[in-house]
Amino acid sequence: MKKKLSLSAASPRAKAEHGTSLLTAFREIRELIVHGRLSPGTWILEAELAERLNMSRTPVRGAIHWLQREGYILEHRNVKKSRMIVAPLTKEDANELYIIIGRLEGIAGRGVAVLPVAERKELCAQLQKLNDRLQVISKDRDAPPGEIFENDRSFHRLIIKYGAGARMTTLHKAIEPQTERYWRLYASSIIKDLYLSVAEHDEVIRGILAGDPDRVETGLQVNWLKGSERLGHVIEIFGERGSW
Amino acid sequence: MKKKLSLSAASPRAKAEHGTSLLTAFREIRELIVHGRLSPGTWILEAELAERLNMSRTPVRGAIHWLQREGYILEHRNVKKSRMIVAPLTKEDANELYIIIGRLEGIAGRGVAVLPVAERKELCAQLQKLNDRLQVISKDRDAPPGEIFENDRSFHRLIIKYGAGARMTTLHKAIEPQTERYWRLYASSIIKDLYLSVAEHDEVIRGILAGDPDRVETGLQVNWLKGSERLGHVIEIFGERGSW
DNA sequence: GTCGACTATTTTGAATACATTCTAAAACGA
DNA sequence: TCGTTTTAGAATGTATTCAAAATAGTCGAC
Repeated sequence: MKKKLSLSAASPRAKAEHGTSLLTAFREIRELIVHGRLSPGTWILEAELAERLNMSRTPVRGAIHWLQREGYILEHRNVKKSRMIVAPLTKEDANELYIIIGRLEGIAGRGVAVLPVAERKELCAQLQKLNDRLQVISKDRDAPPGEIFENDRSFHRLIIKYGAGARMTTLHKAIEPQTERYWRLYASSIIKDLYLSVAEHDEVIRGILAGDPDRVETGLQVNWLKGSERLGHVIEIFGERGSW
Repeated sequence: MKKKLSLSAASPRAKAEHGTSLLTAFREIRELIVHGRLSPGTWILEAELAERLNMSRTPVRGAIHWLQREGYILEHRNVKKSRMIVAPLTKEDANELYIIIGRLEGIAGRGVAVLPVAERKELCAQLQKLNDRLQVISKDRDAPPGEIFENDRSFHRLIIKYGAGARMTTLHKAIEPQTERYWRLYASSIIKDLYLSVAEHDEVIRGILAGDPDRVETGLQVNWLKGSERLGHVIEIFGERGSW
């Protein structure tokens, strides 16, 4: 018999503000998955999560479907019944994910390359600043992983912000965050090769300053492709999570 | 005052089979949007749709969120209240959409280019058959638009099937169907230029037979890019729908 | 002892009921 | 007549209840 796990601190349903539960549920569950508290491959139980988050199953349900559409949760093959599991982290998936993002950002890269010079310079100043910081951190053994990650992420988000349309932006916002799962698992190993990524970023910046769409697109694609290769290496060594 | 439109034939809730309502709702609402019965720009009312589909608001809600994530429905941002509207059809959006799909299929194209020769030949035989049929139809004034569309779609889906991984396949399945909205609106005008697309498909097939990833990727990108340009032309002439 | 069927428990899916907020309309006052 | 305030209604978000289906466990028969 399955005793109901007392996951929550049993606060008597705070009821945030109204109209925020779905978003809250999405964020919290995503957080659980990203941080590995819900391990890759685990089954998802609506009721359990609902209790944990102090809300009813309704918003939890919505959040789960949402997370499914974004790739954090998979449907374990059963024709009529949907058994949800936390998406495993595999080398193949990481590879696909990174390459897809590379292609998408490449499009945005073309966009920024054809912006007016003034905007390009403004953008590059910001990019350079981020990358310089990354350069510094890459030499620091004790640099906080969180800052590295956020820094790298900001770099790519800036390009989206300046070069992508509405549809691209939405898509990127849905897909790119999924890299965080891999990053967190293998962060320490990734950081060692950070200087490589810094160099690739530099190439992108130079491409933007030159106003060369092909160069920028290729630069971004390469950055993600190489990242995928570096990550694949690490995964091969440390093993996959949640795939059996 | 808004009288409640009597949309349904008032059949007393058939209750399909169980566990099919959400999917049904998704498909039906998508159908309504694609066929223009829900015009671009119109407001979405949960209750109205629920009544029309003879189900409760719960699955309709889920379907609406789903459709939102896939780009058929947009959130007319008001701080606290989410007003859903059918996504407008604009030249910019079409352009972005087509270019994104081109890049995504390009990745799958690389995949098929490196398959074993036997599989490549098998695939190309199927592709060629579809494209030959398209060639024939393109000369027929009275060819049914539906067949043309399905034919073209099958061509691209085959490439995904053979060359894409799980994540790519899911993503493609979510994004590619959105082209149908544009296709349906401007079908007659698009068909005139069908022979151009046929030629581009041929180039892709030749690239696959040659086993040249770059050629296949470029070929697919070009096909979608040119398609976007042709479509943009038509939209410019006939005007956009739902954007004001 | 093993296999199969039946029952009970678990879990998801859908409907209905309830609360909150936003909008709009009407009424009253200046 | 115009503007402001209040109130009523409509629509969305959340909870709870109800129904159906699948899986697992147990009991019985061969």
